[in-house]
Amino acid sequence: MSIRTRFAPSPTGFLHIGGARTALFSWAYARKHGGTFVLRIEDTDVERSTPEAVQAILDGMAWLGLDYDEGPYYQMQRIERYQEVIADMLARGLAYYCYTSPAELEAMREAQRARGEKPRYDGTWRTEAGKVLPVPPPGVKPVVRFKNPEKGLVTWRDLVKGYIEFDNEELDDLIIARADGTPTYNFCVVVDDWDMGITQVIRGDDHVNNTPRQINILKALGAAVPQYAHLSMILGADGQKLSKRHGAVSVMQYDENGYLPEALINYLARLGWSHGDEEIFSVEQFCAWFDLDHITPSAAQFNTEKLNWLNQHYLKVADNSRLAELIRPRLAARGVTVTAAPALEAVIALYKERSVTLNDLSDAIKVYYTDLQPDQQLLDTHITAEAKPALLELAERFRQINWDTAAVSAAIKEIIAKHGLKMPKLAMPMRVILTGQTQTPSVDAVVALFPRETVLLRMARHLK
RNA sequence: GUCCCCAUCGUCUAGAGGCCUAGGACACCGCCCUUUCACGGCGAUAACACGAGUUCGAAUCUCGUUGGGGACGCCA
Repeated sequence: MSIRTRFAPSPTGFLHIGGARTALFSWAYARKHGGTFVLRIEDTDVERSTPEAVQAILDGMAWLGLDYDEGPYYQMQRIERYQEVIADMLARGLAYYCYTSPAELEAMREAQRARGEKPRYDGTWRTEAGKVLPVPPPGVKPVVRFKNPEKGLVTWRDLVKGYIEFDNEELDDLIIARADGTPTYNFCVVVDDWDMGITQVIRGDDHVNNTPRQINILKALGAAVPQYAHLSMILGADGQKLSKRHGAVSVMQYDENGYLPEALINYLARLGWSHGDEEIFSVEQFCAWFDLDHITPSAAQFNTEKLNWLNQHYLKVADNSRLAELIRPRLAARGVTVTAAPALEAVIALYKERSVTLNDLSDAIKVYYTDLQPDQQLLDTHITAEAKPALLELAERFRQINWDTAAVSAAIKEIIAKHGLKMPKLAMPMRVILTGQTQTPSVDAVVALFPRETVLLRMARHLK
């Protein structure tokens, strides 16, 4: 049987790190086995679902390069199918109407909690052979509940966590259709996974408790039970759970912050999964290696330092023209217009291996395309009395030479030799004059990258 | 409260009874390279939560303790 996995987010917010990793693992598993990856939008919570959130999830997946083979399916477009199954279950006695009101349920739970019991439905309206049901209260719209087995164990071999078992006595009769007739989550998931022929359900840890309920419904329906792989959660850098008001951000925020998608993918792949000592690998390599046997069952903390390290690596090996296209809008956002000279690719080539993010890189190179006013204190510190005559002479030399790194380098060496100076005595003031910074690449390369006129202009301005 | 899950360096992890005086990576620290910073190279510090048991032998198996997390919705 061919492999079919799915990613089934509810569109109530952006795609965050946890969701992205779940999607990545499901996607990679399908890719590895030449299977099918299905995208399904679980939008039955009409109150909280929004089209903007759907778009945000699609955008996030597209940025990461996670393409799907089927879908997106929308649960709200499958309501008829769910209702058909519910009618069938009602007819076959697998489900029943329940008239207990939300208020009564609340009171029931309260009382049970007070007694130290696990809150659960008491089965008042559960149909049983020979049992006489109460008279339905007039005017009350009933919900539909699934008749969960009362005895026995529900077990499965989780592909990540191993053997898990639940006693049916711990489970109650869950609501599968609300009073207004709309189906609920646990039921839709079951029908969808069944109809869509999902073979491996790869999802978050928080669904472990839903699994026995879903297996029971699947079995009642006579459907095949898929395999389950429950991924543990990703914690914030402080070890705390990620939430809206604590550390959870959209994957698109990483784009905005200057991270490359392949860096995030590599980082996420390595968070909770491993292949021996391998740390840096392409997404293709990941798909070839990926398996569910090497997923860690314990929760992992997100670590920005390691993401940074990976991003710097991918920046270093990235193609310069590709980086140029990514940098252009970032410079524009900084109010900088890229001119023909120097070529953006050339500037990027010189600076990329010293940057952690695209944003760092943009900040570092904008001095090539915009004028600047170096910090006066820096100028005073580095343009020393002994350096100044040498700098003036260097400017003269610059007028005469070929404008390339080798010639610039030779000119600088000639001048420092003549004035008996050490390299930094001249290199540092040049750095400050041209870039306003004391930390730059090799000074000859930095100088030669600027148009000669710009160099002479900036030197003249501070050497009067 | 009840049920379920989890537990190796600060962090991500390797490890599926002897290969482990526990390996790799990030971070941190030191040294080298050097025209500053970075890159790169080399090196150091650093962990099997605790207690029983099984076994000739346990990070690996079992039980318990502790700690952490999750679930208990007409949310998903």
